[in-house]
Amino acid sequence: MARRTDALSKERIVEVATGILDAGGEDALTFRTLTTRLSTGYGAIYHHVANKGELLAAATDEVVSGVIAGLDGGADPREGLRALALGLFDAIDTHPWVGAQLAAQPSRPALLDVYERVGERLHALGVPEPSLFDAAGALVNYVLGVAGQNAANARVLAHDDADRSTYLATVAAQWEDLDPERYPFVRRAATRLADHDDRAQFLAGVDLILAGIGAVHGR
Amino acid sequence: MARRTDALSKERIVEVATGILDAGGEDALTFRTLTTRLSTGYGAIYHHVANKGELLAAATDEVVSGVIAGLDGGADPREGLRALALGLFDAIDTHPWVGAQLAAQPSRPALLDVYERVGERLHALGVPEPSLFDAAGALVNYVLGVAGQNAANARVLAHDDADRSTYLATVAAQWEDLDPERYPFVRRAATRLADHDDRAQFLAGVDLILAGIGAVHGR
DNA sequence: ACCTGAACACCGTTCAAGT
DNA sequence: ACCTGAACACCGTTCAAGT
Repeated sequence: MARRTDALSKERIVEVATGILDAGGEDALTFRTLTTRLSTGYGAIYHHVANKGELLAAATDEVVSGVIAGLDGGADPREGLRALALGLFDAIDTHPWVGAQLAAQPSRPALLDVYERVGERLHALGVPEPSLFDAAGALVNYVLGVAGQNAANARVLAHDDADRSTYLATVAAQWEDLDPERYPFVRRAATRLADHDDRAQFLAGVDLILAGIGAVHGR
Repeated sequence: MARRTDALSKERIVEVATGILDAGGEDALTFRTLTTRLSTGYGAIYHHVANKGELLAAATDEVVSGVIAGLDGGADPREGLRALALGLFDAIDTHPWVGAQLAAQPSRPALLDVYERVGERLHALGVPEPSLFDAAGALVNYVLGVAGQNAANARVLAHDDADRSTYLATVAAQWEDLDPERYPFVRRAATRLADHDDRAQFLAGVDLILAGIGAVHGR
């Protein structure tokens, strides 16, 4: 215990960066805070990491890899897809910056594993080859869309440091003030906002896409 | 014709900002380029616009409003939804920064109109009230996910200034080099990448979600 | 009321110099 | 090979001063 400070490594840098991102959001991660926390100079970090983008990508890959690793490979394909989607949702919920990163960057390694799992399970579900890529794309892009919105919500919440319920109440109030002629649907949606469960709605969307895949291809 | 330079206004600032964004991407828009192009000082811009975020949001709203305004209100609801989705896709294709903005920011006014149109048409399609919000969310989030990825692709393409086909060939080559044991699906996808149509795949995803909505709710 | 532009605080990144 | 930290180029934003 209490051994000497670890030598600097990419893993250590990514680990500390993840901590900063989790605690303070994307704006908190600067090379200045990073050098302070690691008690080194800029050059030491640039020796292990090409630039800030690569650092963010590596941290994102790390989180997504954790989600993939935690999956039950033998599950029923439909359940497996739901578990993968929910795993990503929950990871993004606890690390909102991952959502922003995934929505904004193809981020090769992380998303490749996601596509692979999705493709594998859709194949097991009996989706024929040509449609497989469209179906996988639909599912993954839906997840990425939600990821981006979740990250945006977290950003607003962190910035205004209001809690979730007062934030939802504010948005609901704004929506209810809209022109009833022009925004009837949005105004009706506002009344549902208070008892609204992001996670449940996310899963409902996944199920809708799965239902579409089932409807188009046998079952 | 050739009348005096327009007085500075928010509309004029947004117009010039849009031009800069279209020509050089998100990085090209700085307050320095903006003051030069408008031949004013920083304060003049800040007098009309609170900060850079508001400027980007206003420019995004402008583009999305254009898409909404171009829609045929009387179309068959299913066709109307496809037209709205395609309209957003095409707008993001020509203004990739709009995709990044929509994926990263709730951007109230712009997305409110989108949600309203989607809700209205799903209602016309016979989707019952409680599921309406889930279905609208699924559709919009899918569009936003694709928007973010499109913006990311455009960023890579602009930065490496390779053309689209060599870029796709590079990605395909990378995917084909992956471990066949671990990434069988991605490797098969690589062979499809060359003759791959982003727009057609996007529309296939929309149709899949619409099929899911139809399967879950009567027709 | 509206505009000007020097100045400020703060980024990411580089690089000569050290060990 | 790996690390240090002053320095550079470049942001967004402010604000005293002008008209």
